[in-house]
Amino acid sequence: MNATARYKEIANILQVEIASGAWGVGDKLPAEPELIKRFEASRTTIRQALAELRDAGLVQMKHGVGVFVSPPRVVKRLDSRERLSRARRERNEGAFLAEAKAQGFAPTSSVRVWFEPAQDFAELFGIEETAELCVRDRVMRADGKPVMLAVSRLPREITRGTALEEVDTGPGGAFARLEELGFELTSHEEIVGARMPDANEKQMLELTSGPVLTVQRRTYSNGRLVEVNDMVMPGASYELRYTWDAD
Amino acid sequence: MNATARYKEIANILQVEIASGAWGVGDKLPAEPELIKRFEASRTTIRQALAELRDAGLVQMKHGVGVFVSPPRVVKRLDSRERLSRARRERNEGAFLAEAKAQGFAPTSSVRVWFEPAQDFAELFGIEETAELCVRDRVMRADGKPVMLAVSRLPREITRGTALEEVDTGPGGAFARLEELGFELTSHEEIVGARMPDANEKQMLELTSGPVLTVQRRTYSNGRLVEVNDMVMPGASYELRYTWDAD
DNA sequence: AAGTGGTCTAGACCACAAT
DNA sequence: TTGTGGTCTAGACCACTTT
Repeated sequence: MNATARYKEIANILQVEIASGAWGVGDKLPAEPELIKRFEASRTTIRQALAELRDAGLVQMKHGVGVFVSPPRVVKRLDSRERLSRARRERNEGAFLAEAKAQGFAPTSSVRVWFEPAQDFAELFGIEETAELCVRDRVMRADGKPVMLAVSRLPREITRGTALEEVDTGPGGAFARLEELGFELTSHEEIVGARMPDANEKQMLELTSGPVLTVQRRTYSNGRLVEVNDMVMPGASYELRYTWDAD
Repeated sequence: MNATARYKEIANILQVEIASGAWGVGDKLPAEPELIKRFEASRTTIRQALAELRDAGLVQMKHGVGVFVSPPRVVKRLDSRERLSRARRERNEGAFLAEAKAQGFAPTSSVRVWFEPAQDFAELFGIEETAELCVRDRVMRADGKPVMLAVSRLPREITRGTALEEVDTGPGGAFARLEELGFELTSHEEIVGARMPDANEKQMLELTSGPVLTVQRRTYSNGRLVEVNDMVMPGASYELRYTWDAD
């Protein structure tokens, strides 16, 4: 690699100009032919520079339309401990709806529910591979924009014939129903990772660049695993917050 | 975009072949000229396909050498609660060294220490912007390979004249020293995010692709913030684990 | 010196969205 | 229809690593 590859140089110039407000959020950058003239570079090089900006999350490229300045990282900070508290549930608020309300956007979520053999999750739940799970596949949206994918799995042994198998789990959400069924929720575990989204996630989350944060939450009732929830959210717009007392 | 862009098609074929073991971990893929012949595509297209594999974390491209199959995601699962426990410290183990030992790799870490005005951290610490911070900039390595960057900041009011301003903080690490100084550590807060690495992080972590996980840990002693530690690690090789009891 | 990947050019055609 | 970005070609030269 050169000390300063031309495309990186161009990317850097554009980055500085964006940062200094030469184009505002949502503005269209000059089209490629203009950039080619301005920087006296080939289209390939210009596009390589734009790809850098895209990968850095600074711009969004829309086929047939143009390249647009992305909004600055607006972070939703999720506090897992607080958001799963019983107090919340007793106010009849599911975690997502409550947060949405607090942050002043209109939350919607679509849910699909189905049943399938435990397979890869059998060991985790300590059940047979052929035992059925209730799968709740949700897309959370804020003001119509998708902000999180969540796939929740519970042993059907627990959910059979309950509201947990309905699209609408009712006031307080799924956790409230679990407690009504006698499953006192005693502990949570969250496993956090980061990776690039796959094609489906890109489409569902309307992502054009950048990584996703993944969280697998495991919820236990007196030592028994009752729910595994796999969540995927855009890395650019989420921070996760965890707090604990020192022992 | 075509239903199947040629470069994606090629990337997919290679991906399947890698997955099925056509080349083992660490093996060199055929050089670009060979791939050009095999797929009857231009070099640009081949390289676009290889870039896809690189971005997916499947291969690593080494300038002047070749393209190599990356090891499968080997995840270090960090449990923040456990790793910061007092029990650990009383065994004279800093968090990183202890983990390294447990996982059977040779840990090394280089440290630079300096002092600077609090500036952006003033509000967080509740001190003057001109008040000095002790900054400990560390690179953690496992078997010589960098695995984490960590920049720790403490008010110099606390660290002045102590081992915390030395390169080697001694047995049990910085937290042990803080407690000896009378700062009983009472709570921790970690804020987790994901983003693409900047140029410096890419170089320091020897990253060729993929996102980084960022963690800002804030450590409190009876309500007083005593340390802010900004950590950056490759997303592909880390998972963070948090557990807590339901309230 | 030979072989590898890194960057760049000039040009072409295609797919998408707005007019 | 026009202008946009998406993909692709054929070739060139450069930089890095190994022989």
